[in-house]
Amino acid sequence: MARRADHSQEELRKMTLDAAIGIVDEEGFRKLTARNVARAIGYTPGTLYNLFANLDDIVVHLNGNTLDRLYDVLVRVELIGEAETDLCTLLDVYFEFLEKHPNLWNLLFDHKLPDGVQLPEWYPKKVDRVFSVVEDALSPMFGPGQADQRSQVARVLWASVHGFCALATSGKLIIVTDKTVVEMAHSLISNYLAGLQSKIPGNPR
Amino acid sequence: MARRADHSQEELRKMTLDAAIGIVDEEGFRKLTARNVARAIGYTPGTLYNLFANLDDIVVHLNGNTLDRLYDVLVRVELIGEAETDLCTLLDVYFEFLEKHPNLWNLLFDHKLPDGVQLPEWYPKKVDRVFSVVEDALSPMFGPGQADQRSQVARVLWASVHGFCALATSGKLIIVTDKTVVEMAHSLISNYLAGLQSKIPGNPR
DNA sequence: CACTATATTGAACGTTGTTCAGTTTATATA
DNA sequence: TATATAAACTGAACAACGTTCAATATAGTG
Repeated sequence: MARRADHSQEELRKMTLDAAIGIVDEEGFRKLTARNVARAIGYTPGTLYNLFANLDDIVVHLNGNTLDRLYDVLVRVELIGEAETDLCTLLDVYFEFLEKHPNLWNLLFDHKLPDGVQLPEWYPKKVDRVFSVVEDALSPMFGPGQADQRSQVARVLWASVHGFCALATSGKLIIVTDKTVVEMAHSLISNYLAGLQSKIPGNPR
Repeated sequence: MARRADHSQEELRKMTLDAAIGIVDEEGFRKLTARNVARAIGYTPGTLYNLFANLDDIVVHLNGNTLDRLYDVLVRVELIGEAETDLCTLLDVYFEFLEKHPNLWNLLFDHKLPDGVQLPEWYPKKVDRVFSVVEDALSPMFGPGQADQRSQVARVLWASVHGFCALATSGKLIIVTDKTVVEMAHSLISNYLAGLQSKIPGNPR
């Protein structure tokens, strides 16, 4: 019954993760079951529990991978040094990913660990890395001693865009105009930044 | 075995909904199971399926109730006719509800119907009613012929605030300053509106 | 060649949503 | 009042879920 060293522990982990990503990406989160993943890699459910703590653990790693991919596409954007333009470009790339992999994107925010279970320490770091790209794009608007403000604005702005994306993609935001979702998000960024600029420069509150 | 006319069909539906609301509110969505709800009203799971199509249907009605409650607290706010102030007041009330009933608020956005299943026609109407309060607060900024723009701004703004709340309450937004979530959301509203005003008044794009 | 360690299985457990034949009871009819 | 009809409700069952773990087959070691 038992096989041995068909694949190393590390190989199996990668196979499992790839299979899980494929299932979610193509068939949605509801199809991500232990038996489905196991079948996809040619093993039985029990084996998964030698590799990961449980299904939640698999999802956390899956989401980590999505964060990496998001970082990869965002960091490739060439910034021209003008905040509004650069943020809109980042948004476009972000949206492109979202529309190409809606299931992966949704899982990033839909998944919640059971009460008391903590995210691994590497997870927030991956989130920070994504935010850092936004912060870079915001740099022209802030002086060297304003790292905290810049960081705060990056988060407020990106969280806002997130809400926008979340409601729009789940169909919970009725659009009343003929503007596309991207156009409306652009206007959000534009207006928010204009508001920031119109106040005492370098002191966003 | 069978009882009859202990309660009317309509009474039973209300009892079921109340029980479901109580369970979600106090114990979280994960505890909302058919057997749990049935036990709470003193019936068996099978009875629930005489009253509702399935558990998803119960959740949709539960969320409809939450939308009603949100509308109730928002519509009670006395508007002074100054957009920024009024929107911030609405936000405060919204946040108050969110903090008092985090589980109900989360379910409003976490729950997604299976592929192909549509929301009932009364659901978007309840959403619209909530949005209408925000639109009312925005009225001072718009002329009579700008209903569409006003509606659009209300949605952009509220969706942004939503993203903010969503990430903040799920702990996915690392706060780097000592500002509270509410303060940061206030600043979001303030800056967005300032940006709107700074452009050609009455022509938000 | 025997022994040990470990990778893997497969069956099992408890729980889930959902269905439905069967049973009980209220009401209508005669 | 007796009987028939219709409806309410049950309870057992089904398939699928996450998860566990004793049993087992194999790879490596002495």
